[in-house]
Amino acid sequence: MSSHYSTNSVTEAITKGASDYWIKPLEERDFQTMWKHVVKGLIINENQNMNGIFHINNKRGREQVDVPKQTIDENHSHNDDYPSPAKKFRWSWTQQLHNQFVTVVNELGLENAKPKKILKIMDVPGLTREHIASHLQQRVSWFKFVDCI
DNA sequence: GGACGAATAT
DNA sequence: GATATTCGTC
Repeated sequence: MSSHYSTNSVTEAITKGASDYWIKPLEERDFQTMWKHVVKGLIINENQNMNGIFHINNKRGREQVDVPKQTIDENHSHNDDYPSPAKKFRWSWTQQLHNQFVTVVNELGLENAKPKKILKIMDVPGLTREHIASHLQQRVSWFKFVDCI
């Protein structure tokens, strides 16, 4: 499972024994298909007609398991039919935004500087209460430190 | 049911 | 290190 997609990384994963390659975040179709690998494993264990070698690292160490070659799924579920979702936009606190944030927090005072209040005063498009809560958490120890000196 | 914030994840 | 997410509490 990786957030990174490239032909090379998929090839490497499959070569090293992966049965599939999932790109994060997983989508519903991943969960719809992931159990087929488990089922294959169950069938394989009862199958006397084995023609492949498979290594599994588990709690007991490295195990060698026989697996029919054709069951190794090289048609990973992420292909051009299912483009991976666009990377989530990551909020960035620019210097200007941060300055504004600090100003508002100082105005309100630490006790009153709650995310919802800050959000309302800043009034920046795209900015959410969660963004502010996270930023506030990161800055709050600094604010307290400055306040006591 | 939403806001909050500490903890935790990415 | 910065930002996102989770989760218990109020």
